[in-house]
Amino acid sequence: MQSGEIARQAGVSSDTLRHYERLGLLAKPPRTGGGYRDYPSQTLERVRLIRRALSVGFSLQELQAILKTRDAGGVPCHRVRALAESKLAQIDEKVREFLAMRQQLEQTLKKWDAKLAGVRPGQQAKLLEALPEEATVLRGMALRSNKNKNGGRK
Amino acid sequence: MQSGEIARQAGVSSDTLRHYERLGLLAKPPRTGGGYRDYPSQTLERVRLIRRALSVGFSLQELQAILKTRDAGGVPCHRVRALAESKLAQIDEKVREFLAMRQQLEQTLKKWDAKLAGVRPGQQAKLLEALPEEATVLRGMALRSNKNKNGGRK
DNA sequence: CTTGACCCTGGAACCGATTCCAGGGTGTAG
DNA sequence: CTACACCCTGGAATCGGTTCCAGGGTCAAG
Repeated sequence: MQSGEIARQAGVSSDTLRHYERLGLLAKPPRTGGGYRDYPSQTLERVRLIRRALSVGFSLQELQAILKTRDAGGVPCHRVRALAESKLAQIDEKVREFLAMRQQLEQTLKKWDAKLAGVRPGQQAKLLEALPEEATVLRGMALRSNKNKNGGRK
Repeated sequence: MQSGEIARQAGVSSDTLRHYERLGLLAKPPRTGGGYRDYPSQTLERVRLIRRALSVGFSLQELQAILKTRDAGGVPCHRVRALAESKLAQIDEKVREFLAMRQQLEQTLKKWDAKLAGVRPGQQAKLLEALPEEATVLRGMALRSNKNKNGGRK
């Protein structure tokens, strides 16, 4: 199978495949006469495995270490389990942070609406001044959802 | 007040203040004879306002636009309100995504523990293979909490 | 005069996963 | 021979907020 084929089936771009290969997550596949990658069919499952692991919070770096151990015949299972457990805690932390943020924002919106009702049109309501205490700042935490950046195959 | 003073009081670094100035969130302050920034006292409140807005999900870019309008005497209030409302929706989306992730991971952990119990020590349990369907991937979404990167003043 | 604390500048590094780029080759159908 | 789709490379860009850097100046106390 050549790269585009794997990419399509796994729902990633072929750029991503090359990236995984660079990071050592995918073995370097044999090449055809023309220099094209000729992936063995198990690669598809491997890519899917990586995607699933990513989707529950593993990082490429972690997977790199784990898969390397495993490909060498090692037994990283307990390390994997421990890692997953810490992921769970981290997710909980994130959720807590977002909920705190949400709470602040919702309160703020209520306050603002009351305020806006009492301000003449064309006058500054100074909404931002009415923000509550600075809570935990989720630094560098983009809110925009980036799910469907590459949804369609093009 | 010079930069370190504002920084301390607002709980940010003076690098951050310069950064905000570069982005146009803070007006260029007058300088002392020696070239030091000499901030008017309102700047402190301005910085705090920015921090609060960040903490509920506004971006520096958005704040830049809003504050620019406002400083020019404009009335961005309704835009601000609408923006805040969309933030709320985005937060909800993020929470949903994280909870889905959490759910996946928790199920997975359970499955793994059952599996580990039945595998002889020293044998690969192939935990990663047992990951559930790839759900929504929170791409580029670091899990590590970065709250206290600069907690203490140094 | 020296020490030490503070400030200045603009540009680059950081995080992580992915994407994009230019400049070029391969393979196949018409 | 010409399109056209696909593949190759490695290095850089992206996102956002912050931090870090080198190389230099200011200012007060001792």
